[in-house]
Amino acid sequence: MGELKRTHDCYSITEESLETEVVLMGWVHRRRDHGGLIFVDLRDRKGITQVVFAPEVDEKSHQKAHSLRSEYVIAVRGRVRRRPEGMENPKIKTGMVEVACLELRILNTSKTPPFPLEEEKEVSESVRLKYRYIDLRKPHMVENLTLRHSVCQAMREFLNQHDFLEIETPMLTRSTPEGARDYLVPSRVNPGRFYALPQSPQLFKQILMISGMERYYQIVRCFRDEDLRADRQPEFTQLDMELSFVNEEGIMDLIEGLITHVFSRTLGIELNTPFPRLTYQEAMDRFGTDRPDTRFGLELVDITDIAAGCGLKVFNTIVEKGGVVRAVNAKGMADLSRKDLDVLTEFAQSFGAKGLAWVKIKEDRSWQSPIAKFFKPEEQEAVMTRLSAAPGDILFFGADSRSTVDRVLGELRLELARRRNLIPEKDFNFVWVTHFPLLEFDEDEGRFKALHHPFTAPSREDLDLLEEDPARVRSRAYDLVLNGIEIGGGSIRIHQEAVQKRVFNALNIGDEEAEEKFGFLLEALTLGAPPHGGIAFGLDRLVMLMAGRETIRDVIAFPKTQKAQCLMTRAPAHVSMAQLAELYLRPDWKQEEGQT
RNA sequence: GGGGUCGUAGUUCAGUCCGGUUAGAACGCUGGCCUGUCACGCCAGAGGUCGCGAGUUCGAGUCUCGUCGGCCCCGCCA
Repeated sequence: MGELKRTHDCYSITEESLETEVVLMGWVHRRRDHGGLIFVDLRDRKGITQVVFAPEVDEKSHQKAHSLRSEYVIAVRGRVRRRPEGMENPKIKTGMVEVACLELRILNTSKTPPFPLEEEKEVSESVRLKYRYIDLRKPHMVENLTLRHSVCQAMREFLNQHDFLEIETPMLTRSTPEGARDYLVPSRVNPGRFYALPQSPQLFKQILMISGMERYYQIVRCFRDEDLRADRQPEFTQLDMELSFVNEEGIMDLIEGLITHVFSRTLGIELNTPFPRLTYQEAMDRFGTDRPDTRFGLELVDITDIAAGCGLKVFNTIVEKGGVVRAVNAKGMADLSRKDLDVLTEFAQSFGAKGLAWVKIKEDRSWQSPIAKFFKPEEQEAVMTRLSAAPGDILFFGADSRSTVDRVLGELRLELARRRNLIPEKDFNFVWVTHFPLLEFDEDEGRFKALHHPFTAPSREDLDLLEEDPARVRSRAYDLVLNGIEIGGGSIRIHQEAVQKRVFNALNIGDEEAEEKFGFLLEALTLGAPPHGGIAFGLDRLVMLMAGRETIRDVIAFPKTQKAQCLMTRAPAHVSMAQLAELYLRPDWKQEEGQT
């Protein structure tokens, strides 16, 4: 770079800099070589500025500019000037001006990049991930990471103002029995023992409350060794928080303040508070899911009582066996073709439905449907009344166990909305879901498992059901849902040893096992534990939604593929036998190529 | 663990259903011309292990089997 010192970035060159001399450094985004005159779009993290190489301004740099290619790294000293009349480019912020080059330095050359750095051009994700450093040069990727940074800053700003301490918790910790699979790390100095990477700092933040820290937060990496999805990575980032001396209301108020601050600071969007609240029961009844997308209607309606008496055997049998019949009114969608209905049926089946019954409402309110004849006129009328059905509507029925019907109709509702573009893309609809069940019965393991985690406090009024009817105990947990995606979850925690022991019992964790795995927590609860609660936000998901992306990979600098591999570094990789031996690990898989 | 989908030039894709000449297009790339472009333009050119392996066939990008990989989903994710 010699004595050249960068004076501006490629975004901040404006008419205020006219006739001044500036030094820009960045990458050659595009070159338009007219022979006698060469234009280069110079790109840096902030933006793009057009540089003109003209022989009458500087012969030498004009000569040199012929050799410039895409992604060369250059430094340009030049004079800012107004573009000639009619030659302005309103598409870029610096489009009124240009920099006439007086001196060009090529800081580094570049081979032709493996894919174009243009937003519109779709490039397969595997190529993007292999060359992630080039992918990240794309302006929209810079925007995503910049937004992520701003969101973190706004969070810190708000929490610092509200008297929170940012405290780090260990990455090497112990494996916990409940929950997801752990990533394990062998201990060299403790042969045969393993650390686990944290699935969340849950226990440490509760201990911090018992330590009297009162308000804690951390933007922290968490690890879960489970299969990946568009919104799930093996390592992800959480805004983790915990407070003492609060109840649900206190936390939800605080979080609404936090989210409002973040949206205002980063996107300039002013959200309305308080956010709507639904109980788990309401959410399941109306949307068939505990993370409802509330940007559109198409709510579920129960017609089990009507179906029980109708002439359709399948419905009767299901109801007799304790199942339910529920329905969705797809308003004005009776124009769906036979083929559409076949596709939707297949869709429903992929979520476990046996079939998908439907009814089109004709002009005279009569039914066009394979199942019409099984419903007496008064039953048809009753169904239509309950679903507010009108001519032109089509009703979809789900009949099965409650959980299957909820899943199928919940997904069908989303699919119908997507097909008919009923979802306002720019909206941010937050909703709190509260009063989750504390436990759910796991058929495979034949025991109750915690719906959130085993440290969630049961509702006071349900406490005595813990032993007699565990399934009916509600918890003091709350989830924050944004546009149908769970972005945060938390609860008031158990702060009394006796209650914690009762919950462990309900989970079939014996005293001995509880003592062995959570002894430190149980003991801490007897040594001055304040009432406390908290919440954790999926930062990746939140930023993804704010950036309008469809996968969290687009807001993570170096994400992994569905097979949990990093295509750039090629992790995970083989290690040497010597390295394994040092860790007292003896593999019993076949020695593969690459294993030394 | 399961279902779906894709894999052809540097990139994005067509060709595969129904096997048959030298595997095409666009963008990009290379060279030449061009003083107002901004998706610059014009002319010329280079560029392919059709993911990999086996099989069927006179003949395979195309059919069959296997395998590897990307993505989406179910299960799983306290």
